[in-house]
Amino acid sequence: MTRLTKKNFKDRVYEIVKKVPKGKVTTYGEVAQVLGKVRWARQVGWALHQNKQSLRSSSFDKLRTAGLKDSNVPCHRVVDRNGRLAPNFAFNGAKEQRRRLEVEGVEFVDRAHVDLEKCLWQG
DNA sequence: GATCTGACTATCT
DNA sequence: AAGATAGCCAGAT
Repeated sequence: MTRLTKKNFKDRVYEIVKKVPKGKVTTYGEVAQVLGKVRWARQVGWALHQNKQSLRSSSFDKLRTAGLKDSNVPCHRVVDRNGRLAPNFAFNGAKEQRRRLEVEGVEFVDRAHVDLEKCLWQG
């Protein structure tokens, strides 16, 4: 088992998030727990923030046209402990994140919270 | 190295 | 239910 380091931290986060199936969501805390770092929720969020920036590059379109839609991390499937969406999801806003989740079949208990009871992914 | 910031969380109002 | 507060810990300045 490789020791968790700052250097591989982001990659580990991305690996885990990629395992979240369509129609399910996970939380920052859950990911942190899988990494063995229960209190790293904020760092998980930080890692996903970095990922967002990489998606800005033109390589995103190339990967997409190549049929590699999943080559990017489905960060819209990561919500906070209350099922609340990130206040500033990527550069499309929380509205876009919610739309993507609804398309995938994730249920919402109200306007701003996903149904964690039904849709929280538990590995 | 001190201080501030934040895609977090638990707890208290 | 929603806002404030206090811990949390890596990065940025």
